[in-house]
Amino acid sequence: MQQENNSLSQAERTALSDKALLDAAMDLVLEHGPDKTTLAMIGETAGYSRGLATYRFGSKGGLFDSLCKSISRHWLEYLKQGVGDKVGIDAMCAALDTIYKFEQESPREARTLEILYCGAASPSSEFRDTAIGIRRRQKSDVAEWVRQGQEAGQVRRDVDADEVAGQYVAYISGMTYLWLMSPDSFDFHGSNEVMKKQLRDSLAVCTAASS
Amino acid sequence: MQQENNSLSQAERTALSDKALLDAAMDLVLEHGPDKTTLAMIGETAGYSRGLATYRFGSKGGLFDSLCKSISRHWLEYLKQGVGDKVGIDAMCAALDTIYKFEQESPREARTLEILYCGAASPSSEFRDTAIGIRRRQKSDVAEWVRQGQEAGQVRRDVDADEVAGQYVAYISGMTYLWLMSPDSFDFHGSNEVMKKQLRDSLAVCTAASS
DNA sequence: TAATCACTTGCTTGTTGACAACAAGTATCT
DNA sequence: AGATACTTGTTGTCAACAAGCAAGTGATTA
Repeated sequence: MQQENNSLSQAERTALSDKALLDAAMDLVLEHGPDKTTLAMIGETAGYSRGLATYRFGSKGGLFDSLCKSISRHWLEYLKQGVGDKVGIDAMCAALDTIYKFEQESPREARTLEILYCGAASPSSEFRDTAIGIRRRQKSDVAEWVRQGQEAGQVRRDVDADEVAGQYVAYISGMTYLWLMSPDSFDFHGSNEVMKKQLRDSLAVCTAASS
Repeated sequence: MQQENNSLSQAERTALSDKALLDAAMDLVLEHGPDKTTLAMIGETAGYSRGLATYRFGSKGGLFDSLCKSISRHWLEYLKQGVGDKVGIDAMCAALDTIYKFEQESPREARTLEILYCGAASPSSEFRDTAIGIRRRQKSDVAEWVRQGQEAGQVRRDVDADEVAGQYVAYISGMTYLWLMSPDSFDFHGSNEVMKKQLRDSLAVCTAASS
């Protein structure tokens, strides 16, 4: 419990090196991709030895799983704050705005997360289940928004909440994928605006089809 | 030009071994993922030596690029046949049906292609450009369908063809991704039916909003 | 037509350097 | 002194390359 000036507690040391390792891993993944990023590179870029990354995370897959979870935590926190207590169409639109904002404010995290999720498609991926779980949760959250929107009288009763959630999550997955593949030529913001308009058109109770 | 019974011309030999290699690669990718598939495994599974895959395709990335292009060719041919000379909403719906059919009839190819495309998200991917190009072409094809549908009086004039194409391609990308991640829990067919309904609702000229 | 010879091409085996993973050690905290 | 953060030594695997072998090819000659 008694610490000198520049000496840290064990817990602080691990927290520090953990953060440094994950941060270095993120940069390296962004530059070279997960395949061509080596554990030695990660350790040394973080200012430690070539062996620390393996020691701390057990394996390359373990490290990327931790990185994935770490960014996901941050992202889910950010999303929760962005959506607030909105429900129905408002929540779905707010989520789209929040995704865009997150990728503007934290492009490194957003991009890395996308890259890792794509890598999770491989049968060998150690964090396949992590990725699946997050998508599943995303979908059930959206379905819940729709149901609450229906109860609040904002969303049409005749739409199936799960169907809508499925379409919505598919759109988000595809949109982020396309953005990841060609960030320059894909109009993220415009695409989201179109989507928001479409959500209102197809889900809102009052279909007074004007304009 | 003169060949004996069981001896093959050089061209035939390469064609044969090429096919065997790509086929073996497909099986191995499906089972272990691209990362844990080794070039030696591919060569030996195909019935040749451990070195052939490297010799023929230059590198691991080169092999997967070839595999990607090979399946893509097949898929695009299949798609063209499925869509025929339809345009507008009909073409878009037919394309959705064709995707579903392709994945029912050729699950190995479909799955492998998806896995490879996801891997292309990595900055180190050697066939990143291949994947980007195909998506881009997909999008411009769809935009063309929409424009032709507008000229034919089937699609509303006030929708932007490029915007619609963007949404459509995003949906397809996301849907195939979700299907790849959890083939069992994702209702591919149902999702497509919903999408087709939505396409008609939002694009058809006569919005007589009945039923 | 048939035999031979120079050359090309398909394929295999030998080797090297890089890397993940593990084991055994050192330094720092408690 | 014991535990914990971290480093260094080592091994087996793999991609990539290089050198070699064997089978195919086409031209020349008789």
